[in-house]
Amino acid sequence: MRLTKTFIKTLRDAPKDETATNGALLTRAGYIHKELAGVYDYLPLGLKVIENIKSIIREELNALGCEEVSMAALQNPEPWEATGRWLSEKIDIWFKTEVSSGGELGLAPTHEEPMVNMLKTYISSYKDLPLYVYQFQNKFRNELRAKSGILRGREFLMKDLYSFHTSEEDLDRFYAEVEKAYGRIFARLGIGDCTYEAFASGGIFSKYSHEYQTFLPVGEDTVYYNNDRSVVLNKEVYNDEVLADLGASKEKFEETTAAEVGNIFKLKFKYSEPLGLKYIDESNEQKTVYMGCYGLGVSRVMGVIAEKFADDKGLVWPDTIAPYKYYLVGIGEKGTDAAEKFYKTRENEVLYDDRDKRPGEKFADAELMGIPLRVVISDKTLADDEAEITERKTGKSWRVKIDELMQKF
RNA sequence: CUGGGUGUAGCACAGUUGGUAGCGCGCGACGUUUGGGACGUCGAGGUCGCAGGUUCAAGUCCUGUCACCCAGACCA
Repeated sequence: MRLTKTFIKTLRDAPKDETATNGALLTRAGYIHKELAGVYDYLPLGLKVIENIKSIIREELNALGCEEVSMAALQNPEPWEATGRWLSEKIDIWFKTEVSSGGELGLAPTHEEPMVNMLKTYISSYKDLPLYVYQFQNKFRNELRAKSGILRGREFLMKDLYSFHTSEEDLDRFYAEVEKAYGRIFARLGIGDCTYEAFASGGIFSKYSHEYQTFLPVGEDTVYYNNDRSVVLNKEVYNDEVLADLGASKEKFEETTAAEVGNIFKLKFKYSEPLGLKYIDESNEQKTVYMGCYGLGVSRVMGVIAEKFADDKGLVWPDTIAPYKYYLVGIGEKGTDAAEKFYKTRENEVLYDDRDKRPGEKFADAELMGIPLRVVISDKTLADDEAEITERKTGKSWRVKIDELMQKF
């Protein structure tokens, strides 16, 4: 993409209402635009990052045999009434609205009810199971206090996967597969070494659940971890009973803050029972479907990564999710000609700064935007038939032959 | 929701004892510049969050309201 062809613009100063690092830098670099507290627009670069994160998740889930759908955000109260989750006294984060023809609608804060309700149409036999269905979708939660940039929004993008089984053993089997897939996903996203599976309470779902916690100073959760971090616990289950289960003692644990990027539950019959999701088994008996659900906060992950790797110059994206691989700058007449040529060989990978600006400003923006490799072609480097490459992460620079750049990179 | 704070140009800010709004960045034109956020000249851009009130006169004083930020509580 050419910078002269996009409407985005970088800012020297962050808006005063963006105090969190992720919100301030993503705004300054032109990745996001704020609508309201906790409600953001994703601009071209930000959307690319989101799509790259989705692609990684999609690849790993599809490899498990999961099917992708996209469900409505507007919700019919009926299935929610069946599980007792429509009442505002029970779920106080609903955005509800009246319909002009009468009655009410809600904006989905999650999707267990509609998913189960929908699949009643399609699941009737043991032959239809197991089944794994997921989507990427905006969730709406009327948080009392949205904060920390895109880390805690009222509208946010989440991947939610639901699994359906004929037995608890099969649910356990698939749950373990998702755990492994999540490990691969976070590794590919570049936060594998600071994201841990943590024990957490099951909330209203079940006794226990697992959370994926990325250690981060601005994280909202408090977690406890042991020496080799093989055991991580959310504060809410950091008690003697749970520690006894794990054969551990409090003295060996340390405290830190973390951001919850994923949460997985074994729901069993929690929703299939009240909503009547049943199947017929081999002996023609009606049975209730076992369920699991597996969330992953896509927009929150983007914020966590922005926050985690940022330095005093700006964002630093891992290669796997960066919006572009190269930030291209041509200096001087010949350098600009060569840059144009390079750009045309790989427009999809290059963010070409073809603005009529001085080099210093372009370098500053390259760093602010966090593009992994900056390619500079100038009359100076061309004197040796070379281009200069600078890695954002380390600041290291090296030269490559122009011919090599055009072909290999 | 409780406590504290902030709303003035796209962004960041100033605005005195009330007298009809200004600086920097950004933006447009021209010229000089061109490897680390250049410089000069000219220029465009504002119902001072919103609604009432006091006053001859309100960005400024009073009342109400909305939004946003921070801390806490909350977070299926």
